Amino acid sequence: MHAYPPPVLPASFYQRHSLTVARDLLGCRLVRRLPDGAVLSGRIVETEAYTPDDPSCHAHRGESPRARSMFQAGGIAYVYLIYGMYHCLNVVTQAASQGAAVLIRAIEPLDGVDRMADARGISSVRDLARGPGRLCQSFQIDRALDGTCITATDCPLWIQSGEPLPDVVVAQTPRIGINVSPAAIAAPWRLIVRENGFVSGTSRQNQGQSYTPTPDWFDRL
DNA sequence: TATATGATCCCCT
DNA sequence: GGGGATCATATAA
Repeated sequence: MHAYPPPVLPASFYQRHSLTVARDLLGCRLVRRLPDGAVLSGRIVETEAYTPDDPSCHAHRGESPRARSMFQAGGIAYVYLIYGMYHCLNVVTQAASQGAAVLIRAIEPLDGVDRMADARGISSVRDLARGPGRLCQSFQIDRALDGTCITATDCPLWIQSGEPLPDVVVAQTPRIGINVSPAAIAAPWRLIVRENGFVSGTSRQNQGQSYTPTPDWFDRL
């Protein structure tokens, strides 16, 4: 049982440690209003946490034109282009000037499935948003949304709270595509909903440990 | 200015 | 499970 309509996650939700935000975003609903008014949404099933002391974090080497949004206070979007062809959606976390974010890697499509399929040029619902590049293509997210507010329903993008997920449903694994330092490679900062078919990665990559919110997470890097 | 690389995806085998 | 597409960005010279 939860309040209806589900509350939009406020800035205070994002202005916490990236790992905590990444964990709590699972099960929440990502909502996108397109320029023509159409609404898309999906349940977040996969996230990754990035913090400034992590060498794989885009903010690690200080502020840059690409990652400047990460240095704003939590509660806005950070969108960047990767491999010259795909976009990735992050939510900025923690306090201003820190440089932290959570990458949203996959959602389970809910509203606007047909529009997502049109944008992707495919029909398989499972493949619409299984991976960060696919998600952005389905939701029509690009650099135009970088730095935009995500804490109100008059924003182009926002997130609504969902049914809280118990820890047993959440697994933690190493992040995908990280190749900088042994510590960054090993850090289990990718969070997924267990046995959810809309999570990206191979079955091997999804063999994670049970989620254990121990304090030593915060000192892994 | 020049070069290497990447928080990826898709198609091929 | 391996390689190509494709280019903004970072870093070096």
